[in-house]
Amino acid sequence: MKKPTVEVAKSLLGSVLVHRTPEGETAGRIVETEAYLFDDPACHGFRGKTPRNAPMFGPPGHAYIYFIYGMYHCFNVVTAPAGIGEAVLIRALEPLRGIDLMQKRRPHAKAIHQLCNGPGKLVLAMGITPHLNGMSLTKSPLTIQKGENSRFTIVSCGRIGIKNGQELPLRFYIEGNAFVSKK
DNA sequence: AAACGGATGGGCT
DNA sequence: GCCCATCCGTTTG
Repeated sequence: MKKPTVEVAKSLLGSVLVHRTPEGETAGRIVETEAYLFDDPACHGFRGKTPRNAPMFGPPGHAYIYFIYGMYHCFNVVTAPAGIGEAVLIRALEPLRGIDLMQKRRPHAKAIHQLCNGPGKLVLAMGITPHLNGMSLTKSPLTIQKGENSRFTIVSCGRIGIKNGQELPLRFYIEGNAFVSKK
């Protein structure tokens, strides 16, 4: 049995995240992801299901959004079959549409490439809020669409900002892309 | 260029 | 009480 979550993390690169809100539409190309696996000490689901991580144990293709460091949220795509707590964290986007709106939501960003180059940043720029937690990514205002065919090389390395499982090569990004959070 | 610390609050041992 | 899948401004070398 393979690890489909790792495959999903890679295949999400190049796809487009779209959010339609009353304020307008924003969209960005996914350029950086991280996989979190059920047998992985860094994964929120590692110690079993709790009220907070419950969406991770739900059906794939849904959102898992969690609150972190007292002020930010991170957005994940649930990947594994229901009952297995795995997900892919979206870490960076290349802004495509609604850049004006993104700039309005992120007044601190001084340049386009600072808008979505981090998990907390893209959540703010895209207007993603916790009410989307647990919702389907095909039936909610937040969706993921196929990107245009483009060739790129995927780099894999250790994940960012975690203590346990740092050495596991579960972070993936598009080689040479200027919108990645960190080299 | 890198290192550091403050902001800020929910979750869980 | 301590830990956090972060961000940003400031300090340091």
